[in-house]
Amino acid sequence: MEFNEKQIEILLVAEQLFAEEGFDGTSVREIAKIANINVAMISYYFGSKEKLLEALVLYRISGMQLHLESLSTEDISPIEKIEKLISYYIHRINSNRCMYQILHFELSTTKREINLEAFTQVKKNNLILLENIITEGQLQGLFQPNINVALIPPIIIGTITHFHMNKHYYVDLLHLDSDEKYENYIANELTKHIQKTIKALLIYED
Amino acid sequence: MEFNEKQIEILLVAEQLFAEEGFDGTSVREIAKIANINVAMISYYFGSKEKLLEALVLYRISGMQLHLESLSTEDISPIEKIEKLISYYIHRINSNRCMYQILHFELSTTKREINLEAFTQVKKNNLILLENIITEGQLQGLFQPNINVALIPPIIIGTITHFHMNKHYYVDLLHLDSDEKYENYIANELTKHIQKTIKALLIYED
DNA sequence: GTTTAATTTAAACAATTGTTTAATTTTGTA
DNA sequence: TACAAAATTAAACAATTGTTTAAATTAAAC
Repeated sequence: MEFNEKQIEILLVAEQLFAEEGFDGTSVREIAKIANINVAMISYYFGSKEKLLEALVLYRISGMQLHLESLSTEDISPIEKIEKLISYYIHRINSNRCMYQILHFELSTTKREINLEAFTQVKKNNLILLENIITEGQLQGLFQPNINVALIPPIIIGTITHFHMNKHYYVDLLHLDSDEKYENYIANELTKHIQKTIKALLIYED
Repeated sequence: MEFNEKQIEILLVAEQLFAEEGFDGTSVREIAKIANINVAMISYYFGSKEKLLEALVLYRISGMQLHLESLSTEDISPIEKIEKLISYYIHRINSNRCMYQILHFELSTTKREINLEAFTQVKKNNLILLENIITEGQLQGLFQPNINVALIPPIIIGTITHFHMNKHYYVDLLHLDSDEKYENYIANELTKHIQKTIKALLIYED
């Protein structure tokens, strides 16, 4: 599926609004106004508001796949691979912040039934990547054998998204009184914290 | 603020619907129908739909405070205290699942400005409880000194909520083909996983 | 038992919703 | 230039939204 410039402009405006005010909290007229187009254009290009959402998800989902095929063959230790994977993972979540926000709501609402099969596939692929690295570490005797790999991504994604969702609270608590400080905190402290946590879990003897 | 039986009935119906379909995705007529009352009763009792949400948050927020004052004085090791705290924490999140769902959206939407000061206060109190236990463990030389305590609740809450949000995915991935299995998995495997993770983080030498 | 207040109701209100229509303008092609 | 297709528009559509009204019913107080 390919979109022209005008369609992409609509998708980007819709993405921000859906993330900020929710799908049901956003009107097509609001989207049209900000995107500087006529309301009818949304139906004209996408068919309906709901199909616009579907198109948006499809448009973004491919960008959520981790492109780390090279990582498997790199000549670094499994620990370094885990560190690289996590920082890349976090960066990927951050740059898809709006879409994650939208998906989190859509995943748990019973209102709509948009097809999220592609999203599931991305998650499964990313999980295999993680499994491979951990198995490698286990074979080298670096990681513990009894690791529930499926529960590691929830730690990473969950922590990041929870941090974002409670931005106001953490900005206050950690004195991150500018957007720059907030972004830096995620890129440094929070990333290190998660890396350290996962490493600890992999190495820690129960 | 106290509510009569009828008001509480409305609050409970609203809570479930707000969680399932979002605030904007739920109409007052839908609430009224399920709660078996006339639409006008919502305005009559709460003033407006938005004030109903505020009342609901207020009604639930007190139940989110951890009641673990006794934990500090109990004669068990800091490690056991952490384990107890986490399982209690998870149980608390689980029994307030709907409210967490609602809050997560309300915290990040720019649409409404409902007062969440009480929620912030609960989180701060819970954080102090955690800090005390960790300090105790550090004094006993059980825990590492360089722990970013503020980033531990995000791991716990984030992991649980992410698991809930992606219920479909994990039900499929982990073959949790009944509600009972799902609940048991959270109460056992997931809880142990999070306990293990936090313990590892506290003990792990960087 | 009468009066007052609280509760409950159906109907009406205006505003907003997503979508469609039919006319107009712009663009691309021969 | 002439024609056809695509893009864009304003207006209209019916449905739904949250809220209010004013009347009717119930409960409580004296």
